[in-house]
Amino acid sequence: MHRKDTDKRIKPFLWFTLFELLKLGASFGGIKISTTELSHSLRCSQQSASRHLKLLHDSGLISKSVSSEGSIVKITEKGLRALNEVYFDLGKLLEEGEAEKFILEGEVFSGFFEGAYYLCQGDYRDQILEKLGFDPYPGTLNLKLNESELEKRRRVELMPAIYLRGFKDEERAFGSAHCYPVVINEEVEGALIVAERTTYDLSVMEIISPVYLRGHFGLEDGDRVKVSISSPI
Amino acid sequence: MHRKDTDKRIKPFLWFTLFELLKLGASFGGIKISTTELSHSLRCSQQSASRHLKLLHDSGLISKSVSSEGSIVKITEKGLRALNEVYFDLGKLLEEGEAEKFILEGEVFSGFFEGAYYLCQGDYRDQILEKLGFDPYPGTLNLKLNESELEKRRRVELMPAIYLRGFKDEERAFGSAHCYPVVINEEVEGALIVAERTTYDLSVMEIISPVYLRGHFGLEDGDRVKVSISSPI
DNA sequence: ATTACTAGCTGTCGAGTAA
DNA sequence: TTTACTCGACAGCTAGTAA
Repeated sequence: MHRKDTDKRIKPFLWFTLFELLKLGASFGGIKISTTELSHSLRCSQQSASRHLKLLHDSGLISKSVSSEGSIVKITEKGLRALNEVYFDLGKLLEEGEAEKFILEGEVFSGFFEGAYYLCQGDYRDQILEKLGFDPYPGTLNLKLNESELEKRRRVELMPAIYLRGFKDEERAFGSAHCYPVVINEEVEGALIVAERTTYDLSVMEIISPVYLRGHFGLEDGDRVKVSISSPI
Repeated sequence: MHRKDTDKRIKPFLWFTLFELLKLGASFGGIKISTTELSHSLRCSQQSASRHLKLLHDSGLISKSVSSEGSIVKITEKGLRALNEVYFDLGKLLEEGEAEKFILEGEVFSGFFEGAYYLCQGDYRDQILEKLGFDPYPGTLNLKLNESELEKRRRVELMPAIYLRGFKDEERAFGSAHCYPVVINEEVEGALIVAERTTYDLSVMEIISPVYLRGHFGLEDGDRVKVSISSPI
């Protein structure tokens, strides 16, 4: 276990006690609270509340002065920082996830995926019908992503995918692929399909769908298309 | 102990594991992660990571599918609510009146920070170049905040800061400092620099920038200057 | 009334290891 | 490689009680 002394994290149960103190108003001038009252808020024993306060004090996260009629507790600068840090991270992660979810925007360009015909004729077609639930139009819509979308595109690769196994007919063999259900322009269902090559260009996305997307949306090269990706789980 | 079955709270250590999963990107479509990888993020054993995932799953906070090459983990709706609840409460409590975000307005006054010369000559200069990305003009712009701005100023202290370590030359030692990237008068980039003293006057802000700000804006003592503070994250 | 100690219980941890 | 079990060790818990 590689444990650095430099990154001593606050223990979860202490962080939550600190959070509870914040809720009780210990941020500004401090509050007068007995360990019994605190124990009710925390749903624990009076003894645990007392110990938590002591541990928080020892870590410099609160200041306190005790008397026979209760304690006065105030969250210190360091304590507020510990709370704020979590708030910051949560904000980044929750807010972003909420707003843009997994929407990628790309530019239509003329495709070169020579497998389009086979994709929708051969064994692939049956697999797509079975695993994605639609009969694919025999062709893919090709989208080019710009630099700023690539990070999100990379994260898509981490999502669990639906696997399409390869096959071969009498002429040649076709590799396997994986795909992700998507919604195109917030309207038409389809899938992002990624051929299983050893290397491939992440900035290109190939989309299949039961409908002819260029026709349906009247798309021409250079038009921008939104693709919302969801997980099959 | 009066413990109602109705308010089973999520255990702190599980909440933090869920939080870690969020950081790792398990919110949108799920991530593929092994318990060993997760244990490194959590700084705990592989066994604990495995147990945590199981407990989170049993509580309905995540969905997971395991295979012999890792787990696919996705935070559920319920899990996101558990995270969001904390975020919401923290927001209410930490953001008391954050209408104007982090724009502080101060009045120019003649400085007294004798370290200005060293700040931009010694080891500090290299650190600023590296960590803030500009070569500082050798001098600081000093701003005095009025009473009404002080609460906001205090909140700035809670933001994650860039750390500048202290150094010493043959004559004397200079303490460390922390700083925050800012934009001055919505135009020029710079940084708020706060010396690491045991006590200091929060109503005074020292601003550094690649340009001579008094010259650039034609500032004289008493003029008002806007400073927009952002987080380095 | 308080806080907080000691003692003993319970639950979490991690090494070893099976599948 | 994985995940996840058992089990000994100990951290964190509560009850009792002192100050």
